Amino acid sequence: MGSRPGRPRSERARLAVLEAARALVVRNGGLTRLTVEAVAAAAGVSKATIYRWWPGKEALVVDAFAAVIVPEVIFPDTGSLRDDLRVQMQGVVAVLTSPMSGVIASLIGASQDRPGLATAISERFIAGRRAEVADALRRATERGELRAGLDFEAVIDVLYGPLWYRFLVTRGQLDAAYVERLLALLWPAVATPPELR
Amino acid sequence: MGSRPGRPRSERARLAVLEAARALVVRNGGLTRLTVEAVAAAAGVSKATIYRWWPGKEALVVDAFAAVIVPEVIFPDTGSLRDDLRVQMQGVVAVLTSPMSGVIASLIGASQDRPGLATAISERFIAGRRAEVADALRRATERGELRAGLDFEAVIDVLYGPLWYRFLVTRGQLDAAYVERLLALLWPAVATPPELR
Amino acid sequence: MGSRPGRPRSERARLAVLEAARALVVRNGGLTRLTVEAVAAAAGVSKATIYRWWPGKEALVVDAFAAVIVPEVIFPDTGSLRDDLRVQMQGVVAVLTSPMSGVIASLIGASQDRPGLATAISERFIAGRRAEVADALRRATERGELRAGLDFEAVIDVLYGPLWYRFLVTRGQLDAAYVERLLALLWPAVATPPELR
Amino acid sequence: MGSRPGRPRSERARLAVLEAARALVVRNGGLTRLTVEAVAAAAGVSKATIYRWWPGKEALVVDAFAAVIVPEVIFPDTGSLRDDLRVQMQGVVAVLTSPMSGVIASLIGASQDRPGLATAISERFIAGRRAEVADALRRATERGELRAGLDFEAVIDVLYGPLWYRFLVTRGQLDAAYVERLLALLWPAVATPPELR
DNA sequence: GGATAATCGAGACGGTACGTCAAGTCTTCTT
DNA sequence: AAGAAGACTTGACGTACCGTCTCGATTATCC
Repeated sequence: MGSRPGRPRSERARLAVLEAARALVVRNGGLTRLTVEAVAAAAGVSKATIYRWWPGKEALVVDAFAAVIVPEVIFPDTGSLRDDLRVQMQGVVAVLTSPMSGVIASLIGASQDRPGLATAISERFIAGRRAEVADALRRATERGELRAGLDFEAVIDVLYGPLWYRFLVTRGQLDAAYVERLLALLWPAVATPPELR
Repeated sequence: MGSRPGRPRSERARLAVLEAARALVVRNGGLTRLTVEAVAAAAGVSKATIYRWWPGKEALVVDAFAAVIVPEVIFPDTGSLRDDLRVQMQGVVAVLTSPMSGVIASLIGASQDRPGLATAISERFIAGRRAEVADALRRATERGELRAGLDFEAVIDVLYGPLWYRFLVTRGQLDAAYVERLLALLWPAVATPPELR
Repeated sequence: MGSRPGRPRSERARLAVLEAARALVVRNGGLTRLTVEAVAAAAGVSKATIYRWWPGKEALVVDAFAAVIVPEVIFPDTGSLRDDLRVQMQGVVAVLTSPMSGVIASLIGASQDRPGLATAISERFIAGRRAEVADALRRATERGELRAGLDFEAVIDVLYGPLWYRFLVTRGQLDAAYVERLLALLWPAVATPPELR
Repeated sequence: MGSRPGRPRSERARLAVLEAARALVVRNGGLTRLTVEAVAAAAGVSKATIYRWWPGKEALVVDAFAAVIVPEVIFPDTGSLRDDLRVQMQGVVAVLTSPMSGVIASLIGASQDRPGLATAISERFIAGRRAEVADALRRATERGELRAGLDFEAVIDVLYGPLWYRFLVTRGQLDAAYVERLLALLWPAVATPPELR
């Protein structure tokens, strides 16, 4: 019951491919030097099997990292939004400076050419995190920590945009101190002014 | 004097290559589908000639666009920083939503695994604009429009980061209204507080 | 009795496969472009079923045509060997210029590096006909129509070899007139000389 | 002068490819198991180079053998047509039973599917030899060795057809004795009758 | 003004990877 | 058992660009 006719997809093969893709893309530090052929060889799987399930190496790598990166950054809820944001942003910084940084940059890079890839990345890596932050902003507003009537979209962009901008465009230093500088600069724009406290 | 022996470089060829590269990269909407072979053919030039003068198609495209994009966004100086920023940021938005957007995204993308390309882009497209903004911030501080002691680096990141973040990562709407929302949100964080006026 | 345990072989499947193979091989005009996959699909049968009963597409096609070609050429027995040969050779010519010609050529072609296929073709399409001709030669010798002591093997080769040679090698015209020319040329070599009549 | 622009074709590569193709096709005993990839590897040449100059492995092999097979069988001219034919036909038999026999069969086989290949084989391997035989028949007719008014086309077919028929279709024994049997059988049909001598 | 030198066009070359295709095998559920 | 469905390994296909190279033909400066 419940099972379709025909030989079922090999779970062994699926996992071996994802694992091989992950290992190889990190070792090569980017998508460009990653070849489907190498992934197939490393996974002990035929190229045709990879192409049956993934349209190309980009989609494959998105899949391979989805399960790994996402859980890495969790949003805390300590009661202080500023503390929570600091932790969360430092988590993002940690990912963007980890060995995976090359892969992430490379994926974002490749997505500039490939609408489908851009959508996949947005949905699987970005949207979830943004929703979490929006929730936290909502809670903090209810607590009175933030001004009422803030433009949450803009707030999130203003917090995380600079991190990605440094990462992708200016290639400047990304570290805890930078997060601190951003929060220090931005806090007056979002926090409830002291005189209203 | 100053000229070496041998046949001099053909200016005709140089310009034809740059023009062909520009046209083709726009037509293809990205670097991936641009081939050096096609550029050579379109320019009526041999592939070897291209490789003699540029290390690869990325450097070629950077060259091809340097002369075009840079002058497009000029920083005004009206006496009101907020107005000047609005104009300037809208200029950036205009470029990022123009037909060249694909090329820009593609170049940033390609730079993610080519350090040399990243440097070139930074120097030729980004650094100059950031310096202009820093100057404007300095002038505005002197005029008393901005608080004293601001972290200019962070301020610039917070202004422009969100634009690039939307452009490259979230692929959200980029328009004049968005610039307005950003400025509205950020202004309290940078402007001299009314009570000190 | 006589029946083994388990589900019996599906006659429906067997016939559907043979019919599909025949139709497809004619449509494609040769073995090369015929795929087992297409036969399976056209027959509404799984590929594994085909491979269970036939070792490959060549054997399958031999089977598919055995029942069709063989009965097409029947050797008459009118009392005049020359007339009988004329009819029979024209029958061969008809087959070799029919829509099936591509298949026949293709099978002979494929047999050139598949000993098993060569044997199968020889046994199922060639040997029977040669035996019939040998019988006719024997009868004609008894009747005194042919010289005594002829090398039957060589006679048959000399009659039919040219037809296949034209068909496979020189690709010359094959028609009734050619049969006539051959018989006219060869008759003095095999017929009883007039002075002995 | 006389040379076209551009890097000239590498004679080294051309010869290496032909030689590698020849060696490999003999080692594999047929076209089916010959791969362009293997030829490229053995010749120290890139696959693209092969595909630039030959449309496929069949054409390549025709080229590779053209220079080798053709000169192997030369038509003598001793004054006795029957002797000359015996030598020539035994030469053909020698080729068809040499290590190259697999290749020849394989080429003829492959040509059954590929009109272009058939034409190439006809022109490069067959037509020349047939012309030589026709010349010899003409000379013998002038000498009075052959009857006047013979159908040369048919004579040639009747002489050589059986050899190819045995080789390709019935796979019977091919040797000097067989040539003798054919000539013995056919001679009365073509030679000037003794009473006219 | 003849040697020297760099550049240009054309285009062949070795290489790497692509994405596709068919062959033939294997695994599962169904008949 | 046998069959339908369909996933799988294998191996080669023919193509596309890459970046390099070898030519002959130009076009300059230098001696």
